[in-house]
Amino acid sequence: MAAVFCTFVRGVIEKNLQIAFMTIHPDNSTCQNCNQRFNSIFCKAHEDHVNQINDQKVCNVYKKGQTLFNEGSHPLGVYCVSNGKIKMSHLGDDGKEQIIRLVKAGDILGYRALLSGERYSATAEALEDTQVCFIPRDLFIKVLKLDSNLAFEMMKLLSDELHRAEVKLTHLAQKPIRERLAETLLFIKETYGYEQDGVTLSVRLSREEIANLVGTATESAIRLLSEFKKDGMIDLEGKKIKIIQPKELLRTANIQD
Amino acid sequence: MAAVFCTFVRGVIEKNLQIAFMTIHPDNSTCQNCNQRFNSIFCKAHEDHVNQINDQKVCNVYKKGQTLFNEGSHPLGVYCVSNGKIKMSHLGDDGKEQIIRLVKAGDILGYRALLSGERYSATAEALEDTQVCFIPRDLFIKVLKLDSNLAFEMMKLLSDELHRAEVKLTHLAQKPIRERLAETLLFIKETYGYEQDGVTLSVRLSREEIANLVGTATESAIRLLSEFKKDGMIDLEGKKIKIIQPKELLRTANIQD
DNA sequence: CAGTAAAAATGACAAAAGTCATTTATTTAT
DNA sequence: ATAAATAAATGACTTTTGTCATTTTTACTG
Repeated sequence: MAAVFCTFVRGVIEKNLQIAFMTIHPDNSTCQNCNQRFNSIFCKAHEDHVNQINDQKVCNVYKKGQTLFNEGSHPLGVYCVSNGKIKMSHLGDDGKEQIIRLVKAGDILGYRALLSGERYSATAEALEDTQVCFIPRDLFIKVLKLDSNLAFEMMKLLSDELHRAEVKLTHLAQKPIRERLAETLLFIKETYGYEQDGVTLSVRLSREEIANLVGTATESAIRLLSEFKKDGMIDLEGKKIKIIQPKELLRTANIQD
Repeated sequence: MAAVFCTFVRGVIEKNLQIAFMTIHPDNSTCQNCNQRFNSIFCKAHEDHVNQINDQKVCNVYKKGQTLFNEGSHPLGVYCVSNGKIKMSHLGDDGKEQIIRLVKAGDILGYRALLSGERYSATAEALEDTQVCFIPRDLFIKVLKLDSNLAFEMMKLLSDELHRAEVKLTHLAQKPIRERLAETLLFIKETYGYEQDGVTLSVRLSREEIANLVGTATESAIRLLSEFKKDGMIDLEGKKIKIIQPKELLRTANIQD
């Protein structure tokens, strides 16, 4: 039954489920009818493997501010986000947070350290109430070994992440903060999109978090955000950020590629 | 048999081969007796697959300054370095080079774009005369699909690269140039090691290249190198850099982890 | 081996970004 | 609802880093 659902009436089901599962039901959800079923890397996995994952997964809800795992601890599996938003960050040598990734529904996390065979090099913290499924290490590894399509998707995912990191690295080395802030705002938009109004970024980040994403001092981020507002590119209402002139922001970001 | 080699007499074989293959023989070299046989990712590949790669590979020598591939062009396969040194770099939006990786014998390159299914995002240029084997795209993909051990090694490699990139990114965002330069010198040492004298870095990089590795202006790199020399941590003779006080350099790099 | 070109080094200065102190606004908890 | 705590905003100032111009050194070529 689930298979029929999955294969044939995919689009329709997806839409319906997205509405049906808007609220968090950690107990009755299954991978087969997860609202992120066709959105995640497991999309490419064989049905049997998805079923195995479904049998062994453990769902959990993390409240805003709670951490899924901490830098330095041992990975026991991977997490698959069915709902919510997560930031992943390194602690710099002087104790300053550097946000290296924003995680959204459908994404997986915790795989980097697991595949490297190392401890976590980053901390994952929920930016809002978030529902994730935990897939135990051994099962994940086993499925990855058996399912070459999934393994390929994993390699593609890692390659894409690596690309992102390399581009960010280049920009950190070469671009002024003004450009990087504009780019960061657009990146947030790409990742989490807008609220219903079509202009407000649908995530609440503190100024400090924005600074830690850009790679600058909090005060510098605040000052530049104010400038952007004065220039009419964005609007600020507490933690709400509205993108008024995306084109102008893009120009400010000065992205060639 | 290869497995026995790999596991038991590895060290001995490696040393012998390194002497035997010191000079470049692009035509008569095979993967099976390549001096990097037990050093590269293909160490973990099944013997049959190594043989297939050996049959289809194309060896080539690139002179110092020649490029293996350019940012923006299509990947046709991956390269395996049997001898030499290569830099990989992005061109920043304003045309400035950012070196994102130093490649050494035994490393492979060109896999990132190939796995992502994109064009090359970096340019690879030989830092000295370098011998590489080219493995065609389809074969590489095929072997990766068939050989789950190799696929796993690939994922591990990507994960490690991603980790490196994330750490570098954090340091670029948070550490002063002085610390980053010290770190870079130690990184060069880790990657390419010393010459016979045990103190001279065994790669010649221009001041500009060092700056593009650190992520700073050439003049800043020059000035700080001079300071390091004045402080007795390093010695400079043209493009030769000697590491006099590695411990002091490490302290200057201010690395916590 | 000279002569030229390129790279490295240095100085003076400008711009960018960070820090610290203080004020204002916004949350949060009582 | 109000006080306390936290976050945001702003100003003054310092430090870091980059830029441009110039000199010196090194490498290259005929």
